[in-house]
Amino acid sequence: MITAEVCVNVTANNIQQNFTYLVPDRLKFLSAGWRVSVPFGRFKKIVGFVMGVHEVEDSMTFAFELKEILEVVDEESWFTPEMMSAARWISEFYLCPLSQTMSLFMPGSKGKKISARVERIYKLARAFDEKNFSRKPVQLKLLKLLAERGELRAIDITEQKISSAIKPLLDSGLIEVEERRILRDSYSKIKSVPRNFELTAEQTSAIETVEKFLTTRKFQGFLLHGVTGSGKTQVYIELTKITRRMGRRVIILVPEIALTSQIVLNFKAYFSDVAVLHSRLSLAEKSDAFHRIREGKVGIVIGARSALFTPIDNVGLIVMDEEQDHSYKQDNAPRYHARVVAEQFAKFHDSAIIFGSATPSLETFYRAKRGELILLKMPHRVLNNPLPLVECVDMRGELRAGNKTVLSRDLLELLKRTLTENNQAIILLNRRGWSTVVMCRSCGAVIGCPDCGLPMTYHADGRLLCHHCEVIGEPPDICPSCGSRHIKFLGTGTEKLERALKFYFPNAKVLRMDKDSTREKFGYKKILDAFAKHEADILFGTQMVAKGHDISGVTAAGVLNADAALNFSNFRAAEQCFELITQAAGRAGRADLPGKVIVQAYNVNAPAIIFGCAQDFEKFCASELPQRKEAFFPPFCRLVKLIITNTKEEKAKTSAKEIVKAFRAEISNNPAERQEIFGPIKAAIANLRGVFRFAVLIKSENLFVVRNFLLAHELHKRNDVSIDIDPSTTD
DNA sequence: ACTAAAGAACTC
DNA sequence: AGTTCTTTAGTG
Repeated sequence: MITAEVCVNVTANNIQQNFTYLVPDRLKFLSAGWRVSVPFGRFKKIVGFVMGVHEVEDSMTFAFELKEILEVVDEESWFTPEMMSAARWISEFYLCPLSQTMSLFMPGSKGKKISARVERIYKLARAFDEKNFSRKPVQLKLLKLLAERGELRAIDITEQKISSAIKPLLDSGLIEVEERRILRDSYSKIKSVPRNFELTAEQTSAIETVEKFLTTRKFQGFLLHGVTGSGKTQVYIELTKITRRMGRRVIILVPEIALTSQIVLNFKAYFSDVAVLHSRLSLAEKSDAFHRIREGKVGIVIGARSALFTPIDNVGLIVMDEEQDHSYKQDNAPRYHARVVAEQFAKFHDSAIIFGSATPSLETFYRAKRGELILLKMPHRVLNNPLPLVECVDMRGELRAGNKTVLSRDLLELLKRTLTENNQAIILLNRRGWSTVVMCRSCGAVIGCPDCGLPMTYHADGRLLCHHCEVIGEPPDICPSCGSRHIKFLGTGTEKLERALKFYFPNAKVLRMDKDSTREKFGYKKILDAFAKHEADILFGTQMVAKGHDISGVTAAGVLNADAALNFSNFRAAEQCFELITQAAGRAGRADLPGKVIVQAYNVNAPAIIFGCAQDFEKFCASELPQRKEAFFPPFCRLVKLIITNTKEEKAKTSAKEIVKAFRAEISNNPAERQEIFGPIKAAIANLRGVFRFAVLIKSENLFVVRNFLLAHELHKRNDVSIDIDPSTTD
């Protein structure tokens, strides 16, 4: 008889083993990689993944009763061996159930069968004699059309109003029909042509360095550190050409969905076999992209982090653009970091991986400094374009001078000048909504989200919104804790900035770009296209205005509240602040027009602000790295965050304390490496829908020691503990 | 002695 | 996750 090892698709940490099922005769073609439905416990049926099949003696007995596999989900094996070994690796590294990581490789992840849409294509089966159809003009018309075009889709025939001819011609065997799968691709309409340019010496040198390693077909990592406007995308394109010429495939990763359009546009000028993948595609589009990749019709996959999880094989190059971006970290289970996973994939495929950025993460930069990655530098812009002039305005000084508005006098002046010269400006304010805080003036209480407790944001449409869990509420008339009527709306979001801009520049056209104004699928692109066509003078909004686009008319940029991040107790605050300024500055003055940037801040002496305005990444690192070392934070340690949950606050806290105690006992046995454990503290989201949450943070020089501890105590099997390796926040 | 509730164990 | 089996707490 044949048995199968099945990974059941049930999301629970305590199920971390495969289950053995009997393969019925009618399914004896099954092999590893198939998706099947199986009976499980009391359920009628659930989806499972065949991890392996075995031929065993009929006399073989088991300690449990074998159940039979019920049916297959797809017509073919879903998971390639590469997908399965990658899923295994992620599951082992991040200590999460295999079913979760296998699910990463499925569009929709529910294991639901996706009906492939097909269309009927008609073709001539053999030559015909016109004479025979003198009395059948409709049939003749169809035959002539087929002779002319080679083949016709059913819709084309209907359009010509000659569909009545199909049946008789099919019956007489003169034409034949074929069912072809319709591939849906909302990016198929994007067409572009190569621009005329010459590669700079820096670009050429970067390309040559990588090419040397590409031809060895061995794993190698690179950090491409190029200032904004240095032409990193063209480097990716040239290296993609080389890789494709070698007959190998390429994966291009961008941090968020909004950035795919721009890079797809750039790539489509050179390549036609591009597939786009990200989570906002419809299920049908995703499954069609999978289909094209599986068939080998795709040489280049572009997309957000989910673009890693396709049936692609023979990969020669992986590019991760804006590698420092936090969107690469998945915040819910499986909590993988695409940077780590992509590098592992590159090792599996013996391929090169390039991390690109103008402001690399300190982790990656430090690795390059130590020689783990090859550093490629492009410190100059293409065409000798100068970097913009960045000036910092002390907002405390503005207050003292009596300016209580959002915009400093310098920025107002710059905007005025930009508009009279008929140029464009970009303003960045990293908070959406109207007021960022709703507070009671009498008792100081801040209105928090009923689900997670984080402060809620007031929006211009009159709603109170939690930006974390999207809970909608109404602003109270009286304070819920003291009953006072002194409710104040404080802090500035993009909506309030919109009013200020319209007040100061009533004749200018302004465009707001944030999560609220880009809700629809291509909303982001619409706004950017309109701005690129100079249908608006000022583009303002959250971080997304500062990313990945290249608009030639922009000569001015402003960053409001540049140091806001510094006020949070986040060890990456300085890095994020520096990044924000650099990204904004990168948008100004790209073509022949020099750019000017105004950075508004309160804490103007912070190194992140000073070096950010000087656009000096190396100096910023020289100032920040020693501080990280002193405080024992990455890149000098690895972090592991545990969140312990329980409906009873005391219980959550005690079990968290037990874990801390157990770990302390462990490290006293192993003093060779530096390990520290902190907490438990109340998590940033202290209570989520009635469940209390406590955070424990482990810092370690050796991740494997921590992993062994977690495994030995079976914390990965506990449903009340979530493990986050390399978390993006510490609480 | 009994029941309700909370906890642990199990699912091939 | 969802179900069942086991242990514990609560009660007159």
